[in-house]
Amino acid sequence: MEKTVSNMLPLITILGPTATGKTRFAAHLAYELDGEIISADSRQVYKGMDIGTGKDLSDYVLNGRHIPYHLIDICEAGEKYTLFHFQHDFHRAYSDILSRNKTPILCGGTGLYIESVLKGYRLLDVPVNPELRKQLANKSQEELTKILSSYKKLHNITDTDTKQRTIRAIEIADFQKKHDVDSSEYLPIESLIIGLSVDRELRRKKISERLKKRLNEGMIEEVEKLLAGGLSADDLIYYGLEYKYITLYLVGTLSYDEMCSKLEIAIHQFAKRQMTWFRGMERRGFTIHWIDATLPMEDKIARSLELLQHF
RNA sequence: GGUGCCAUAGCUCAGUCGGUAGAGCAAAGGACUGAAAAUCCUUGUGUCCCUGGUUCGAUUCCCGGUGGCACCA
Repeated sequence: MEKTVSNMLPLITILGPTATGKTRFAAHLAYELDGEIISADSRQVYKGMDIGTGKDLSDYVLNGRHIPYHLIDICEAGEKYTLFHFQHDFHRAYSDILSRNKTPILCGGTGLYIESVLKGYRLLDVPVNPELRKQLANKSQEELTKILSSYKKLHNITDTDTKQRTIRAIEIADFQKKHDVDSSEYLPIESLIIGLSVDRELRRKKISERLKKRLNEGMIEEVEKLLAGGLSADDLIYYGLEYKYITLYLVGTLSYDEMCSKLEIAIHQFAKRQMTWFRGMERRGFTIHWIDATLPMEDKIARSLELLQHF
């Protein structure tokens, strides 16, 4: 298991809610600093999910130069990709970039992913235990919660949200107990954190406009293609937001108008949840340097370089 | 033009046998270390359309207006 020790080399983190122009900004900053981008986006990892996840791959080309990016299009739609995978993949990309003396820039909107690497969450490589899963399959949520609490003190509310989560938590706890783990351990990483912010009303406006644009640019066809390619409606619905609501429309559960209005609301709510996470990070001790996303690019870059100097 | 129905939260509506009101959705805040674009928790929101009358007291009953909907002409 690779270990990364770094307190000297700077990692730049760019975060912010959806529709604040993180990608474009990160690419410009990478251009200035001879950097490479590591995406922290739980949905952009999937191939074929492009418009709905806002990959904007053309943003990575500046003046004919291709800014290298990592952790985008790294698995098939429908595959399981989790926090554990991300932590792993991040560290591989991170050491790779450092070894080539480039500046790593972590950029994305998945707060949990970002925090997991900055803080160095300790997650174990726990394989699936089919026998255990079979044993637990028919238990009720209450029984599962009870079993889990026999392994450890419950502290994660989300562990007992659904049976699936609880079963996985038991699987992990069981593995931990039996293997007396020497954990794969990642150290916390010092990072300059830059947040892109947009005032709430403007953010809503931008989200609404962007949604219309994407619908006109073939986002529905993209989902149709995924369905035709064999992805189940349930999987797509689980991916949330555009994939969820457009699937519900294609399957006939929602009319086109219902789909549009519900999706728009869901994206607004998502942006709000992202902000809740980032504020939470600040409460937990991270310093986020907020930059107004509506400033001209040169100003945002200048401000960032200034922050970097004092870091 | 006539008749009937309706007017209450940002929206859709419920309700008060007369003592100034409540659901859903939206919104706001929050939680969240193994699917996180997921999942979950908390919290408001008010000239109860306007004028007058009856009444100790009217959003509630009555008269009249205004606006909307339906039917008839």
